[in-house]
Amino acid sequence: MTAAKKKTRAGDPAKRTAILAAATRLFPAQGFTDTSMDAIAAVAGVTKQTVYAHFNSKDELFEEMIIALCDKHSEAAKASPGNPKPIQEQLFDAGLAFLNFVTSDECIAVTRLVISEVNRHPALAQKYYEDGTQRLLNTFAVFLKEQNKLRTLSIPDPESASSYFLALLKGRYYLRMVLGVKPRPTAKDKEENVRDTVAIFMRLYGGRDPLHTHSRF
Amino acid sequence: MTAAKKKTRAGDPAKRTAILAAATRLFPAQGFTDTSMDAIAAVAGVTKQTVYAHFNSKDELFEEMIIALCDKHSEAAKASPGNPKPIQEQLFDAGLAFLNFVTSDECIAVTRLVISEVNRHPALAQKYYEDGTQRLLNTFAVFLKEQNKLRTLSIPDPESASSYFLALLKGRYYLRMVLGVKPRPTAKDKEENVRDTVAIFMRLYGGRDPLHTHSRF
DNA sequence: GTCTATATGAAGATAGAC
DNA sequence: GTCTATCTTCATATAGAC
Repeated sequence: MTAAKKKTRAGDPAKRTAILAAATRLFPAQGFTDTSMDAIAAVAGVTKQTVYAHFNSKDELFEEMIIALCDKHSEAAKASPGNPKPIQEQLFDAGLAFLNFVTSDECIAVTRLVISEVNRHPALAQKYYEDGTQRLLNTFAVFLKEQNKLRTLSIPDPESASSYFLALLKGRYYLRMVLGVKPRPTAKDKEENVRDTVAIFMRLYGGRDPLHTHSRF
Repeated sequence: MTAAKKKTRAGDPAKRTAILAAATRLFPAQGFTDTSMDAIAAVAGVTKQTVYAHFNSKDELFEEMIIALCDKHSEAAKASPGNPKPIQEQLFDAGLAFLNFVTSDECIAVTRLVISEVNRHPALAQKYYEDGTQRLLNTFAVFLKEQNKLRTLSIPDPESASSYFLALLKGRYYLRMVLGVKPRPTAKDKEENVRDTVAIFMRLYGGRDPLHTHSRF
């Protein structure tokens, strides 16, 4: 029986997982409308009716897939642990990790997808921003506040500074990559971008002007 | 007669204009797939077959519409004339104009649209970037070089500085607005963003450090 | 070149057997 | 719950009259 009619009550969790995995692979690669339920069923190794047994509609499947990705992206915004490195290196490491993440093929594809469906699924786009960008901004702002207390940085407004740091990191290549503009930036390009960003950040918030190499202590 | 088969040889330019106008209104508002040729024909006040007489396919109509918008956006990237204002105010004016442009409803909608169709129309996305963002970056870099010569600013790498200026302007609200995240920033929010950006820019390239007011020369 | 009417095909969703 | 087979809808594109 399992009398639920609207709710998704499926017997085989493995097939549900397979369907979600197929959707996660196909939707970002081909877009919402160009991904048919038949294709998802085929990739998942089930029939279309099984897909509809687990998800009431294409929209519902799409939303669950995006939400799962949001959770994954939230994980990426984890705070960096206590770190003995110099602050410049900490900023460089965090910046490079962030830039590599947001410009990864998967992240670019999902961003395109969510933007494509912002009219049809506005709440999803909002959640994607909050679980991705917003959460990362907050996490980095917390890090900056700690540096303020440690006196390694001197930042009047950590929230704004966090926003500016990430803006400088994304500004050069992010939109380019979302639009698929060629040539794609190389790993070296990205590292240089991070270096420049850290240098700017230190000039703004380092408390001294490191360009003149006089000691800060 | 009019032996052209592939080429678009239409007799009534007014209808062609009406069709393009309808496409310009409907595509950005509803997206590519959700905009039917019937709807375009209806809004344009012609029949569907007339649309096909002017444009060989939906894709072709879409591309011509985007290209027309690219031309329009290129116009927006015009150089600012010789200006007697203080450099801070010139930067503020230019920054606010730029931010208001890229966050306008029309620009946001078109950006979403182009990103949505980057898989289907990669060349269009490339052209959109080059005619929009890239051209604006170049124009602003030229302005910065002039300021270098005038000694109003001291910028080692104007191309990079141009990129950073626009990145700081877009960083805070652009992705939010593309994703339709609420609440939308107010005019006051944007002005404050521009002020902060100009302040940062002056600290980086103003030639003096206004925070500590000691001369570097 | 423009219209009325229609063909074609794809894809979301469903009915019924096991 | 899962499969095979089908229904229905709708949008692109075309055929033929004026």
